[in-house]
Amino acid sequence: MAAEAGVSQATASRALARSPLVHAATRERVGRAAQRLGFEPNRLARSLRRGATMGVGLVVPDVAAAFYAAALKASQEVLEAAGRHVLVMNTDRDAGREREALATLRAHQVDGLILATSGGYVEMGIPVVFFDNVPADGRAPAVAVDNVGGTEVLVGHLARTHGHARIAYVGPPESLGADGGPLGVGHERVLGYRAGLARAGLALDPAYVRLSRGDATEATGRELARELLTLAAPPSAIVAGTDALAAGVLRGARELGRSVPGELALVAFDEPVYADLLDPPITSLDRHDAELGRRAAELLLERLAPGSGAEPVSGVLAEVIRVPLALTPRRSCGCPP
Amino acid sequence: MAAEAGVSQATASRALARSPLVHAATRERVGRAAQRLGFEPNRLARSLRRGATMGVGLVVPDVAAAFYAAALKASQEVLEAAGRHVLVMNTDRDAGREREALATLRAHQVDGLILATSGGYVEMGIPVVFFDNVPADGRAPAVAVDNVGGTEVLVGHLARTHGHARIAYVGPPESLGADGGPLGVGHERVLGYRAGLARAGLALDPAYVRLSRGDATEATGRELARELLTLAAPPSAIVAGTDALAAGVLRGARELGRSVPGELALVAFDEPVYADLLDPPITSLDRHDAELGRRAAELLLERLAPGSGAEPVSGVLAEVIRVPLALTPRRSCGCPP
DNA sequence: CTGAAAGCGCTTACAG
DNA sequence: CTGAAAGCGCTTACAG
Repeated sequence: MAAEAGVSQATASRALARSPLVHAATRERVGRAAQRLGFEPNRLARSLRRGATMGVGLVVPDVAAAFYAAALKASQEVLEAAGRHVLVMNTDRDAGREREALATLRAHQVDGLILATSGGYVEMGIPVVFFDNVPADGRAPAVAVDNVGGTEVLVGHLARTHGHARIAYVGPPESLGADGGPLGVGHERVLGYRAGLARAGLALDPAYVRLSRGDATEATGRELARELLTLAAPPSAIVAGTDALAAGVLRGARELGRSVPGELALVAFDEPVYADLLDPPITSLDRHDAELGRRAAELLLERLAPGSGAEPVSGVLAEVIRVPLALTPRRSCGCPP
Repeated sequence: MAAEAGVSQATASRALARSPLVHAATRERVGRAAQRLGFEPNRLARSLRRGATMGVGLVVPDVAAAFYAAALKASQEVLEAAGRHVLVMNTDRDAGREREALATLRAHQVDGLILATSGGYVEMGIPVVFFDNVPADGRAPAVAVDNVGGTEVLVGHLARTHGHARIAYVGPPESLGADGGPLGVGHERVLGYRAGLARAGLALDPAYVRLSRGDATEATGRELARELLTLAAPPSAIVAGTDALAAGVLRGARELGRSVPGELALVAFDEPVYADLLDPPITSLDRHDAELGRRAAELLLERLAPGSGAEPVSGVLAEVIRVPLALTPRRSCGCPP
């Protein structure tokens, strides 16, 4: 390529990098030569030389889940606009696989990390932004929805607007692994449920709290709903901690012939896909998948910017962004169409 | 690291690569040293030296769409099991952005490509597998669902099982760009619609064929449904070419007060999320997102295997895998619950 | 079985 | 403004 333009490799490199050091005419000539040959500098070589790849690792439990897919897309857009590329890794919600994913990412020399951890995070010496879950030790910045406040709103709506007193909760597992790491959404949503009950002056019945052991899938939601609905004193309303769980609860209720919202009111934390077309339409908190992804990317970009001491100052907690969530009432809670 | 183990860099490299050339004891020693230091060979350097990155580019219109997210995940699993990593690129269904994505991928020296093209594909001299769309010239292998057969089944079900004679079609755009490239799913599904009508002995009414201009979104489906339903002689049934379109059609019908399936039967090509929980449950072809992704990855792996002449033999068409689709009848077509 | 040396394709002080 | 040279961290003939 340099030969084609009749300059040294060094000059060609500088020309392509739009260095002001090279003569405008030379730059043009190199540009044309590159165009002619379809030349594109080898990023591997560049990265190896520079010691920075411009790559960012994105670690999620499951890219096929609507929430992570949407967040990934938003993150990617922000990152690519900043000239970076993204390496996505799935952990399948397994801490071990997360550790492997991080090792792979390190081997690829990514410059930074955005992760929705499944409990396998290990410090890698590069800037990291947590997303979805907030690390308990406050050592890294994080972006998450307001899990506590959101669940409280859900409980409050059932209690105050619809007068329910027997409100159960079906949610994702409380802890993300026993390593004292981030507690995450499962924990926070239970907290919100309790706070909601307390604020409504309702007592907490332990039998009304059902957390999934493993994955929070539709199958689990169905299972837990059946357990609740066959109790001697079944709940009159259920708060589902995720959209998949809500879908499962709906199936479970149908199988037992309980009409929703007639015999059982149902509200969900995340908005299910086609929430308004479901039978009945599901009352839920609005989704902010893309916003979470975008904000996480922006936060990482800040920390990646030269001169932004990526090392956390000891004693100072990293920034945590909490995205507030609003309720969209639909029919499943008992609200009119 | 080599120093830590007391061997040369060459020996360390060979030991880590499990070369039979190195003494078992040495291999052990190196292994322990690597462990101790948390050493992971730099993939950039390795790739630069070897001339192969083990990277695969995956180009899709939109990772946030359930179909592509699921396919991506399946492809990624297969590829990672084979020691490869994946670089995902979104094109937002724009041929120009697709070309940019391909340039980026080339700069990253990916070894191969899996792409659901938006019309911007340019030959890159590396093995490629098309997915979702089939290239018209048959020069590259491809994995796709049986668009023609599937749509035919949908029309046939409405005509034969339910006796509909006024069956309309709402589908994604017919062409993926005017560059004579792959015609893709939009084209094939219209073909299947026509074939289905012909086989059922029904005439084709051009007014009953509505293709979205740009994106096949819910909004478009709603729009096109309204156009159809306000015709002097509205259809009694609609075949939606995608799940998003079907959701839009359902909304459009509701807004106009037409009950589904009472006044309008509806079937969809792709199964909508929570299809069985919708009001009414939507009759559709089963999804094979993951299977498509998996098969595409396997096909690429074959072509990437050393010794598999990646160059197509001229005159010989590349392998095209067509995944057959089965119908799941639900209520929206008029079938009993 | 092991090591010294070359080289993958870039970028960037350094010298002119 | 331009070029020669070093070096990023590996792998792999080549020589022992």
